[in-house]
Amino acid sequence: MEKRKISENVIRRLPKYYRFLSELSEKKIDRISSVEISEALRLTASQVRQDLFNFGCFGQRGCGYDVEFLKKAIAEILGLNIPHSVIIVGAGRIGQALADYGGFLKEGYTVKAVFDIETEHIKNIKAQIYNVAELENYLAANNTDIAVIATQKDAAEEVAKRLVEAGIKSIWNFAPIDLYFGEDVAVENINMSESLFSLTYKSKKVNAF
Amino acid sequence: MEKRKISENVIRRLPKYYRFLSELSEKKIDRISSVEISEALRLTASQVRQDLFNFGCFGQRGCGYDVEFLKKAIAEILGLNIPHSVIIVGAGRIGQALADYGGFLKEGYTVKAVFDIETEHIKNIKAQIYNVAELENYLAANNTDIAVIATQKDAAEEVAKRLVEAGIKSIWNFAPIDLYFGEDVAVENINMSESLFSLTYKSKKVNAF
DNA sequence: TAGATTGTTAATCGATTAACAATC
DNA sequence: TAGATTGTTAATCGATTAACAATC
Repeated sequence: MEKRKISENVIRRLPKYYRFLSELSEKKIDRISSVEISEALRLTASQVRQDLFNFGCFGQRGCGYDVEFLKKAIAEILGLNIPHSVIIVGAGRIGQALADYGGFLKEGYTVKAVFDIETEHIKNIKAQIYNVAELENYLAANNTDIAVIATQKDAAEEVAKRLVEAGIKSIWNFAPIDLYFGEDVAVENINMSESLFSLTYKSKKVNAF
Repeated sequence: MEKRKISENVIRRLPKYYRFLSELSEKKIDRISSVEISEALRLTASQVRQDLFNFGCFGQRGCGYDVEFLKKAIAEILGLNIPHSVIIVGAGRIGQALADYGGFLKEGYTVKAVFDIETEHIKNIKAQIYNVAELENYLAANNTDIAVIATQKDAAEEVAKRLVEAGIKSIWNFAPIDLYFGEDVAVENINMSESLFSLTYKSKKVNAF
């Protein structure tokens, strides 16, 4: 696809560009320079241009980038131009919050199903609700792009294995464990504990005046 | 405190060491080598030793690291050895999930208060519940180490400003905006959209076999 | 044409990796 | 003593930054 190897840092910045361009788009701003982008996102202009140049040429020399064009280009790079079907395993508060959140729907993600070991307590959710025992049956019958793990810590690893076994290639994991299934399965771990601990470390520095 | 400048990457790895050491501790394993740590966390042994060496000497040449000793040392580096009082602004599902989660309590974080614009709907929460109008009064009267922002996107920025104005030095932000208040306020942004977009990008690669 | 800003290469910097002396 | 593994310096690699020709 692209010539260069795209680093993790670049992959983390792409969504930031996308978010910023969406904001500009809402404000009806139609052109932006790498300097302006860099100032808004606290990067350098070189970095912005390098990042974009990894994927092609999206600007016009002398007059910057067209907001709508660049936004669309980055959406395509990220894969937001095509719809994504999502299932969620674990219907605790996190799972329910994700099932409900309209922000993802807007970008083409649809939560098709929610699984839990006990389905009685779940309410106010638009997606269909299944017992987790149905997971393999469901996945065999329904094309699924992304599986979210929002279970308790203890259940997460087994659920992950079942998902991968059933052919899932993208896992969004909210359980406090590091999932890894090699190069063939994309995993994003949102580890809240780790984030909180990092914050605690940083705040020590800040408070040590 | 420490001589060297600690990079963001190191700060992100420290909690991983801590988590792994906690697991070892539970399993009653009492010694570990940098090679074993590196294999478990998919790092290199050099990296592990370099990371730890940033903060001091915690091992014994020839026989690795004492698990309990190193765990305690990293806890101190992170700041987990002292208790932390936490407030949460926004009592939606995310805010409630955080208020409830026992995993943080175990590490010394106590959620003292939860704020929302409307407090009627909140139930099953141990912490005290306040109207967000009380935020400044509460903060003036109660020492607070960490403030969590779990509001809607629209409210997040204003809440953040009020928190900083009221003297908060650590913000854990779950709203989909990048908060930044300079060097004097520690901020950790958990941006779920960005994580989901990164996942989508990565899964494109994986699926393009 | 003159001014602005990208695309793109080269230089710099910092993080990772390698290596090995110190020492348990 | 011999084997193992850290602490620590040096080498390498990759990411960021700087620079500037291309061009709008």
